[in-house]
Amino acid sequence: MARDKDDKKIEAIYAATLQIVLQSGFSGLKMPDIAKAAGMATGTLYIYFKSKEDLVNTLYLHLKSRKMKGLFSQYDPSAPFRACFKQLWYAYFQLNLVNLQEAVFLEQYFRSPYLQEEVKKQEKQLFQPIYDLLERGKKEQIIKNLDSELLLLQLTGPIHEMTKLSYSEAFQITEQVLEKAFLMAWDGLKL
Amino acid sequence: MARDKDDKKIEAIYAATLQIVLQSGFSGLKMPDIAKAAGMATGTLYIYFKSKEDLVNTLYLHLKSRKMKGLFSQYDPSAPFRACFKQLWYAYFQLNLVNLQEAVFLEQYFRSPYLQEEVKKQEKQLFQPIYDLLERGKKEQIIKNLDSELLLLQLTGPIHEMTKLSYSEAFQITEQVLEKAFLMAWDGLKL
DNA sequence: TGCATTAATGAATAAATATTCAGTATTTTT
DNA sequence: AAAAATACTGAATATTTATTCATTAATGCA
Repeated sequence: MARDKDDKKIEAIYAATLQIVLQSGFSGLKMPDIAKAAGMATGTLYIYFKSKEDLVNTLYLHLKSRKMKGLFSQYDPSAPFRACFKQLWYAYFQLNLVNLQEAVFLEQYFRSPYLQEEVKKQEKQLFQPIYDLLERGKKEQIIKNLDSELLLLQLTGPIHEMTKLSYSEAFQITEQVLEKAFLMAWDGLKL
Repeated sequence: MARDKDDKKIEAIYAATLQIVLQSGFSGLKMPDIAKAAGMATGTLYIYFKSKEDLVNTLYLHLKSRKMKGLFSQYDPSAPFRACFKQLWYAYFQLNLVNLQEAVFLEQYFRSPYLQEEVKKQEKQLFQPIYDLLERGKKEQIIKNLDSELLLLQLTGPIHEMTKLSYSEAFQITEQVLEKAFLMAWDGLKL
C-alpha cells in the first residue's frame, strides 16, 4: 500500500460544491470551479468521484442521511403533542437555517436532470414521523382536521422562505423572531 | 420589406423554455432542445434572441411584467382590510398555480448565473402594495405586530409549497382546499 | 533508507453545447 | 409575376466544459 485517500478532500469537495450551487445553482456548477474552490487540481476530483453526475448523486445521498439524523435524532414521539410539534418545528428550522447551502442543493437537485424517479419516492417516506404526528394531532382534536399534506406545507413553506431570506437579505433571525414565527405556524394549524 | 418576424414564434420559444426549465431546471436548458420543443430550427432562435443569455433575461422581464399585472390589476386598496388581504392571497395563489412553470422559472432564475444584482433590488419594490397592506393591518390592530417580511413569508411560503405539490403529486386543489389554506394563513396572521 | 504504490497535478483530449452562416423558402412590394 | 428583402434551416464551427492521462509527489512498507 501507499498513500491513502484523504477524507478531508471529500469534505472540501462537498463544501465547494454546496457553495457554488448556493451562489449559482446547478447551471453554474463546473468541475474546474469546484476544484479551484476546494483547493485542488481538476483531475483530483476524478480520483474521488467517477464523474460529475456521481459527485452530485453521492452528495445528495450524504445530505439526505444528515438531514434525517438532524431531524429525528432527539425526537421523542411519546411527549405531549404540542411539545412534539414544537420540537420538530425547531429541528426542521435549524436544519434549514444552519445548512442553507444544503437546503438549496436539495431544492435544485429535485429540479435537475440528475434526479432519478426512484429517489423522489424515497423522499416522502422520510417525513413519515411528521405525518404520524399530524394524524395524532387531528385525533386528539388539537389541530385542524385537514389533509396532512396541506398541514405540512403550512409548516415547511414559511420555514423555507425564512431561511432563504435570512441569507439574501439583512433579515436577522433572533430568538424572538423564531418564537413569533413558531406561534404563527401554531395559530395557523390549531383548531 | 419582406417577411415579418412571427410573434407566435416568440411565444413558442417562451413556452418551450418554461417547459424545459420546469422539468429539468436551468441546468437542463439547451438551445437545441428549446428549438425542438418549439418546433423550429436551432438557428431560428438566434433571429429572435441574440444569445441564450438574452433569451433567458428577456423571458424573465416578460414574466415579471405579467406577474405584476396579474397580482394587482383587480386590487382595490380602499376595501376593508380582510377583503384586501383575501383578494391578494387568492391572486397570488392563482398566479402561482396557473403558472407553475413561470414560478419555477423565476425561482431558478434567482439562483442562476444569469441574475444581475440590479434585478434583485427591483424585485422587492414589486411587492410594495403588499407591504403597505400589512402595515395597515398592524395599525388597525387586526394582524400581529411583526416584521412585515416575516408576515409576508407566512403567506407566500405555503402557497409556493402548495403549487409545487399540486404539480408533482396527486394533490387535488379543490375550492374547499383553497378555503382551508386561506383560513390557516389568516389564523396565523391575525391577532 | 529505498522501493513500491497510489494520490495528486494540470495540460491535453474528448464531449457537449452555443453560435454562425451559406443556402433555401417565403412573403411583400412594385 | 418577378424581384427584393428577410425569415428560416440545419450542418458546420466555435466555445465551453467534462474527462483523461503522462508525469510528479507523497506515503506506507520491507
